[in-house]
Amino acid sequence: MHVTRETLARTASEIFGWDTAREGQLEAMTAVAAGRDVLCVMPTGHGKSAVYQVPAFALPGVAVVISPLIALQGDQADAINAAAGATRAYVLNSTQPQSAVDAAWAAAEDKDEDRRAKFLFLAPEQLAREEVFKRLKALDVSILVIDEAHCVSAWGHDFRPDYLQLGSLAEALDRPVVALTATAAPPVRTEIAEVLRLKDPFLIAQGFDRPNLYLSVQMHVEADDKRQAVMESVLGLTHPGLVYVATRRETEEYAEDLAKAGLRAAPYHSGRPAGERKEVHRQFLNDELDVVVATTAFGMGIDKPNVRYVVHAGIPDSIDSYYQEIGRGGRDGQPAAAVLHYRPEDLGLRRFFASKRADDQSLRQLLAALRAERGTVTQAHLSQKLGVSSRRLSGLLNLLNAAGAVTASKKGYRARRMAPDEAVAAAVDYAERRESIDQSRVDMARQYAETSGCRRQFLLGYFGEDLPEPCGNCDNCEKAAAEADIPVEELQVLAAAEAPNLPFPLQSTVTHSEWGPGVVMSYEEETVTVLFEAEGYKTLSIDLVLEKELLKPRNQ
DNA sequence: CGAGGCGGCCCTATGGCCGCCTCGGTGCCATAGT
Repeated sequence: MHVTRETLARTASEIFGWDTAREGQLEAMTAVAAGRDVLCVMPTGHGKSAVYQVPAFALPGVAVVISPLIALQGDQADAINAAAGATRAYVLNSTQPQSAVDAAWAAAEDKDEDRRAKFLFLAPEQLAREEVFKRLKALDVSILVIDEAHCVSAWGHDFRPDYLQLGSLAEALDRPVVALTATAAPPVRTEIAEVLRLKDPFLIAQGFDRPNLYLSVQMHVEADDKRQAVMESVLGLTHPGLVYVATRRETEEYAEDLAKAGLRAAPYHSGRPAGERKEVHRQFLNDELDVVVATTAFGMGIDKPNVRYVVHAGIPDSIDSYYQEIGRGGRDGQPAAAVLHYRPEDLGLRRFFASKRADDQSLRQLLAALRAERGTVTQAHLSQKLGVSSRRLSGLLNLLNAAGAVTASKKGYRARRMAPDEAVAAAVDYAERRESIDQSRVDMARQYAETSGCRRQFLLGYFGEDLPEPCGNCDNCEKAAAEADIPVEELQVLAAAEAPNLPFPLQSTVTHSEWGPGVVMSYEEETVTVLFEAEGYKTLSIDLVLEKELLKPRNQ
């Protein structure tokens, strides 16, 4: 069936009341409707969901939407049903009573096109269940949508391994795949496309710059001084706002201190009971709170326009996370502040989380146990037999899988013919590569905190966008203007006059004799940062690179 | 990697300090027990 741009525009207006599609949005929708795989990187509030929802309404069949959080699935389905004025979207998850599950399937399998479900929301863990997949495969599926697709790279490798199964499941389902995310640097985009096995995807990436966010960093030596400075920044800003901290304990401590100082403050982390989390969420959206102090658990699916600040009491694990978190400020386009309180010691926790150490011995043990079994075994069985927690076990299994030493199927795992030494070495190697990439991401966050250049240029450069002149809306631009004794507006003129001669263009591919191919990400005063495929981010001295000819342009 | 809790130590007793140990983030799902 052929769906024209006009049909899409009409569907957008009839069902959602959208009269004008943003630049690029209609192109992406047209690609989806034409059955092409699509990767869409767009900030929240930019009409990202329209990219799949409008074509899904226009196409026959059910759109299967993979969404990471059960709470989010419910909200998304409710929003569609409200817009359509009828129940066309259903969710499928473990918290539902059997009757609701039956109703969702009945709607999806309904023969009457007008009553049939248009959307089915589920988590990757559901899709990976054999009976669920079989039943979906028998349906008339229009498109497979992977929402919040950065979870593939952020969570797939250890935390929620079923994210890594999506590629083979998508292939087995054999329908067009639409992957959507708000934040993904170029290497993350590549990884998403690879893991999901997208075929020649149509890429749309736009709307990265958020000029109304004022960016600043405050450096601290003592823990107590930092704590006091965080309190002062929050108390000095216009509410409502968000404070991100590293641990659950800190959410409670800061929330209590802020409440004592007279603010309506609440802590938020995944250890709080579901009902309380929901209530904090609701109060924040309704302006009944001045500030929420949260771990990374808070944020996905929150679209509140008037958040006036996002203060970080500690450095995040990557620029990807940082940009996503500060991106929750100033969605209404009005000024908002992004303040990072940085203490080098805080990197310790991030490095700890990034460490993936896989010890030789447990890998060997697991492999031996697998080989002792005839045929396929489930993870639960292995976990019991070896006395290893399932969390740790799935990490090890993933490593062996990546090393090609085991095959994973919906029924479980089985060992492949491969010398154990070779298998373990390959798994350890894989773990080390992942770790060095994750550690290098932490290092890029550190560089952001420590840069003396324009912070926005640094951030946008990380996402592959070139901001030719300093932004004039960050602490470093203000400092530079003050030192040169000129108004901030004149910085750009100054920068243009002093533009350095860059030896390799931004985003160009280069080769290093030891580290192999990489992409030029950014320049600082005397250094260049390159993202190497196998090693992650590396920062080199420009002088040394030129003198020793460390980097060679590729394809020449 | 770093913070914080805990026990032991000093020996007049108290509280302060040392060293050791543990813990730290994100969420599906299944299963057991009320």
